[in-house]
Amino acid sequence: MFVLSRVLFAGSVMVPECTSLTACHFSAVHRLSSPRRNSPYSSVDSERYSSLVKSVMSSKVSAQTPESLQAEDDQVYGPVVKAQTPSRTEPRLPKTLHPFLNPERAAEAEEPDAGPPARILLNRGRGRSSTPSVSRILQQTLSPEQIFYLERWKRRMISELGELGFKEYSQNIFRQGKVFHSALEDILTSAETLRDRKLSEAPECPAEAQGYIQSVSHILEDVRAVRAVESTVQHAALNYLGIVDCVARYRGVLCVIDWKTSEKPKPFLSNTYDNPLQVAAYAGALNSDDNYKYQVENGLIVVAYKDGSPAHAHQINSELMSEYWKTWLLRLEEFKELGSSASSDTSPVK
DNA sequence: GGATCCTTCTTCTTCTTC
Repeated sequence: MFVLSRVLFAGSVMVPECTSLTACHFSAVHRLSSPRRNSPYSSVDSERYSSLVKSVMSSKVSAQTPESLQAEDDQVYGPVVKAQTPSRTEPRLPKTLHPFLNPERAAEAEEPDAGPPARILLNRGRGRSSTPSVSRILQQTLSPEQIFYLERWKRRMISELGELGFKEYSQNIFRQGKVFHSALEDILTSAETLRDRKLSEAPECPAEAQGYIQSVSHILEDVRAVRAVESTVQHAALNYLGIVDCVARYRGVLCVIDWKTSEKPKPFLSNTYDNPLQVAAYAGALNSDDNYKYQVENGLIVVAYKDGSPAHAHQINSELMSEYWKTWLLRLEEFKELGSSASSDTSPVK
């Protein structure tokens, strides 16, 4: 295992150092300090295993030495393959540094904030489009490190829940995410509800989404001038597309907003893995898409919790956004090198 | 009508001691 991880981790892509403003640290502390679940060992018959425990505890000197462990590693995994050490001082740059912003658009174009938000539906046409999506590109260019941890997590979950239980669990978290997004979409497109500001009491909110909506209610109070909801964006030159959750002003700043649900607290931007790349990809596409006449320089990732505790909001300013844009371009280049024709589904969770 | 697509999520060392 040691050998395996050493090789896998050396190939991972560096992501810019994350800095973020968190809307609330309390909930994370609260969650982390909650009582642990019962230990799986609490049901073990300690009397029955007492001799085994004694024999393990009385062995003061391990029969294993670093040399014997190395020999064992060599036997099991083969010789160590030393991966190239990535240069830390010079992060990789995309071959073509395509601009994130659109020079033909002013930073704050004269776009009226009033009126219903745009909602451009995805129209793939009759034949299968060759335009890949943001999700597909990110999924197929995961680092070996990410694949390793995701696979490990999946194995552990299956050993705990069984194949069927894991399938149900996955479907359940997907469904919750969909219900939450759908409820938010209704709220954000409803001018009346926005004016009332009693979002968690909205009658059309399904019971399954109420905790999440309550979780983001303090964020929604700072969201104004919704310009797009669940709207398709396509990059004019780089040939990729996606569906942006929301474009609106958050505390006065125009942002691409990505809503997420999570079972675990995510108090830092670094806890959101590739989500900032997704946001940068959407913003860059929107900036070049003729269906939109303005451009967006900032991002916001909002992580909502089912129990209603305050969501974490991670702002991505324009400087950070341009860093994520570069990393996104690298992933895009990597995807194109892979060849979209060999696009078998490598999703680690099915 | 059926098939397909875009999303929806999931990861970060691991153990002991106080």
